[in-house]
Amino acid sequence: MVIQSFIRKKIDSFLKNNYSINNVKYDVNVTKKEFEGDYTVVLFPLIPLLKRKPIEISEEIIEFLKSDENIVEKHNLIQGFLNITLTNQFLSNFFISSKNETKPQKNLFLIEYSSPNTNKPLHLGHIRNILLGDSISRIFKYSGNEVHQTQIINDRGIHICKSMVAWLRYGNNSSPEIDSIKGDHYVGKYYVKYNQQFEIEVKELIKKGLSEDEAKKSTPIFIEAQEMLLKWESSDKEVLNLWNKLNSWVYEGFNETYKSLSVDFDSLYYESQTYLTGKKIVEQGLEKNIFYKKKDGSIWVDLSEQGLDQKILLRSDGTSVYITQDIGTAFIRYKDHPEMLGMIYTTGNEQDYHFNVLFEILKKLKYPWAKKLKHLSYGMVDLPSGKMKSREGTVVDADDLINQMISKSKEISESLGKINDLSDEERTKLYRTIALGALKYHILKVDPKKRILFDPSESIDFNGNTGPFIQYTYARIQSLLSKGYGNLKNDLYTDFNLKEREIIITLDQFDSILINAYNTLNPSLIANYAYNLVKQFNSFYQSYSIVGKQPVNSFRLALSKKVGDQIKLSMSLLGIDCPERM
RNA sequence: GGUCGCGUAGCUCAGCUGGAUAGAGCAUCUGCCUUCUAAGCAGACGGUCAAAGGUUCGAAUCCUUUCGCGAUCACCA
Repeated sequence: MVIQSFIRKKIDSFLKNNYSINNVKYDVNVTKKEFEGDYTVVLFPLIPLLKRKPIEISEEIIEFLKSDENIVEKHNLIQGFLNITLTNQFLSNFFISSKNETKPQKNLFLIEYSSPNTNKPLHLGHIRNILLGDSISRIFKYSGNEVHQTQIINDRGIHICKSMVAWLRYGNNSSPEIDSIKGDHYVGKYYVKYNQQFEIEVKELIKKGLSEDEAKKSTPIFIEAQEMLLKWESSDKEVLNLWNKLNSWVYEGFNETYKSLSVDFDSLYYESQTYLTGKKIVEQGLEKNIFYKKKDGSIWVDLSEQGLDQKILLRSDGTSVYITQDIGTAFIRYKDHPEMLGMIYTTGNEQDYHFNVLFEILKKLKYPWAKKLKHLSYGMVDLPSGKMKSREGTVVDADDLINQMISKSKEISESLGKINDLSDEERTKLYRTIALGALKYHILKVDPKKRILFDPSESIDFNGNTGPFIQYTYARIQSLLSKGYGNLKNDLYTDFNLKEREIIITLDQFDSILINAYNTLNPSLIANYAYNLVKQFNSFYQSYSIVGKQPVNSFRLALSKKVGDQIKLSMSLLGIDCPERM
C-alpha cells in the first residue's frame, strides 16, 4: 500500500462518518517542492458538497487524522490546498513495514513483437519495436502475470523470392560462412543486389521503348521472382530447399542480434504455416455470409458500420493477402493458448488501420477472444533525410549501431580509468552493459506514440538524462553501501530532512506509475520515474558531500539501499542491467 | 478528401486520472575533484504550452474549430 492511498482511505472514512458522503472525486497529490508538506489534499471539490469553508473542512480533516494515530506533524492551508506534513515516525514505520502487496492472480498474456521480414537485417525501427515489446513483457511479468513472448515471421512472399533469385544469379556457391558475414546481412546483400539489377533492367527496357510501368512488370529478374513464388506455392522441392537455406541463414543472424539485445522469445509463428488457416476461416466466413464475394471472385468484408471501409480478404485468384495470415495466426494462437487473457501486438503506427480492421473482422466472426486483442502502436523512427528505406540503403543497421555504442562506451570508460582493476572479461561485459543501457534508455524514454527523429551523425549521449547516468548512480550507491563509514551530526540531519522525505515520497509513487505503464503500455513512464529518482538522490548526496561529511546513520543507509533497489528494478523493467561498478 | 496520431525552451524530450510560480538534458555562461565514483553537483540564461473559442473555482491537460507535420485509406507486406 502506498501512503497516498492510505491518506485517501482515511479521508474517505472521514467523509462517510461525518457527512455520510461516498464516492467523492478529489485529489491527494504529492506536495510541490515550493510548499511545505508531504501530501496535499485538494479541497475544492469538497466545498460545494459539504457547504463549508476550506478552513473549516481542513480543520475537521486534521482533527480526524490526529484523533487516530501519530500521523500528522503539522499542516497548512493555502487557498483550497491542504498540505499535510507527516511525522518521521509514521514515515519510517510505513516505509519499513510496507511489503509488496499480494500479487494478483496469474493471467496469461501473449505479447507479439519484432516480427521481421526474412529478407534483410534488422534496423533501428526494429530495435524500437523489440525494446518496447520486451519492456512491456517485463512490466506485465512484474505485475504478476504470465507472459508468453512471440513473433510472426513473415517468411514467405515475393520479397523473399527476390533475395533467392539474386542469390542464384550472383551468390551461388557462396555462404555466410565462406564470406564470413552475419547471415541476415548476407541475405540482405542479395536483396539489395536484386533491386540494383532490377533498376538496370528497367532502364534497359525503357530505352527499348517501353513505358515505365510496363518495364517494371517485364524485367527478366522480376519475372524470375514471380515464377519462383508460384513454384514455392506449389511446393517445388528445389525452391523450398533454397528457401529454407536462405531463411535459416537469416534466423541465425537474427538470433545473434536478439542475444546481444538480451531479448528472447517463447514461440515463433511462421506466416508460411498460418496463412492457409487464414484462408480457411475466410472461406467459412463467406459461407456464413459474414463476408461477400465480388463478381471477379475476390472476397471482401464490409466494415462501414464500424466506421471502416471495405477490405479485401482473398484475391480473385484465391491467394491470400496480408490480413489473411493475421486472421489465421490469431486463431492458431488462441487454439494454442485458450486460457490467455489478452494478446498484444507491437507494431508501428502505420499499421493502426490494419489492426482496427483485423480486430473488427474477428469480432464479426464472433470469436469471443476478439475483444482481448490490443495493438501497442508506436511512432516511426525517422532520419533527418526522411523515412528509412532498406532498398535505398538509408537505414541505421541494428548491429552496426550496437557495435558503435560499445566502442564509444569503451572509449569513455578507458579515459575515466575507474575500472582498471577489473579483468578483461569483466570490462568487456561492462562496456556492453553500458552501451545497451544508453541505447535502450534513449529509445524507451520517449513516449511510444511519438515518432523519433534519429540523427546518425549525432551519436547517442552518455551524459545527462541517459541510461549510463542512471547506471552510474546505482553503482555509486553500491559503493556507498559497501563503505558505510562516518557519523552523522544531528544538525545536518535536520538540514537534509526535507530532501530525504522527497525521496521517500517518490518511492511511494512507483506503484501508481507501474499501473499506469501497464494500462497504457508505456515504458517511458518507468524511464522517467527512474530518472527523477536518480536526480533527487544525486542532488541529495552530492550536496551533502560538498559540506564535507559522510552521510551515514542507519536510516539513511536503508534509504540508499531502497533507492538502489528501486533504480535497479525500474531499469530491469526496461531490460537494462545495472552494474555494481562502473 | 475521410480517418487516426503528434505540435511544450535554439535542439531532444518529461509533465500520470484537470490543481499552486511550466520541468529536465544538450548547447551557452559561472562556481565546485586530498570525494562514496566529476558518466556528477550547485547556479545563470532560455516559454504567448501551434492559434482561437468553450467547459469551471482552476486548462499544457477535457470539448469544438483552424493551421502545421506525419501515418493510413491497395487484388503491397
